Amino acid sequence: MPTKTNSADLLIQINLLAARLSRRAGNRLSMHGLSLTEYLAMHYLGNAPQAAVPRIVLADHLGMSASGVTRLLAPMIKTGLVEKTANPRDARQSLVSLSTAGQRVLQETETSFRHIADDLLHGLDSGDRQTLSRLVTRAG
Amino acid sequence: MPTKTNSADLLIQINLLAARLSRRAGNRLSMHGLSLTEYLAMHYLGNAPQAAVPRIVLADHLGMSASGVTRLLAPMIKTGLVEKTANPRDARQSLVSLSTAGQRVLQETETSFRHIADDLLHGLDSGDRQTLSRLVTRAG
DNA sequence: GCGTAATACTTGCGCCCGCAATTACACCAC
DNA sequence: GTGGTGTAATTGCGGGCGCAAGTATTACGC
Repeated sequence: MPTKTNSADLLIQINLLAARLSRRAGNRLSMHGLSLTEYLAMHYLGNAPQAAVPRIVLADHLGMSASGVTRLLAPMIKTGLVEKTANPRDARQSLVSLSTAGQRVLQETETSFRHIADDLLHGLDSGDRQTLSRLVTRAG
Repeated sequence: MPTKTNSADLLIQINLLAARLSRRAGNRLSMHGLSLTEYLAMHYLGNAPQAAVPRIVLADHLGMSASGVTRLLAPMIKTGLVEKTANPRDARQSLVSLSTAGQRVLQETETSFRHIADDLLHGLDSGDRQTLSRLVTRAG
């Protein structure tokens, strides 16, 4: 008879796992001069369906607040990884996209990130990842 | 044919889920005057096998650094939720435990946290939680 | 025993980022 | 068009927490 897992314990477990994973991933990514969040932003921008993305959409996909995105992108724009363009249809929005320099950095970092993820999650086989992904999506 | 989930995508999904869950849980717990991490620390201390726990053990179970635990506990000791006692066997350690006031606050907050967790994870049934818990443990 | 390495914790420093308030703009009703 | 409501982004403020370095203590090799 398996011991039943309640929501509270599960929430704690998820939180703990993510804390450990993100810390380790961030440490390793820092070799590339990027924080984990910076990488995730670039990863999203590089694979987004539309070339230029409103900041708030990015915030939603990163699980961050709008102000967090503002602060995250400011130095990336300053260093030229990300470009902002106005939306002629809506002057409130400032769309953001990867610069060509950003695309290059992304490509360099992406393979490294895959290795990091493989390493951090090496305890899971393909079926595990599949199942876990489905449940994580369902939980959100 | 299911699309295969690679480690990188899964890592991103886990990170995103945890960011959302912990933010929401923290917001709701603030009604009790506790941050999520403070609650988790008290929850661990309240259910720990031994009454008094070295700080570093607590840090490990919270996914935090030792310095993070020092800063987390300082105000909790000041307000009397947590007590520290010396370890006569090892003068480097300072063991921490819940005070009776801390136990009372924990009991008050624990039912609230269970409701929050049930609400945040209502998309998962008992079997989902079981499976997810197993995979999360395996991933760690 | 004694020097060296390892461990538990603290502190200085600084980054990350959320919330609340503010600004600027868009949309809707009329 | 005008006034009210909703939305995108920014900024002031402050908390949370990691890393590196420092301190105190313990454990180990010999």
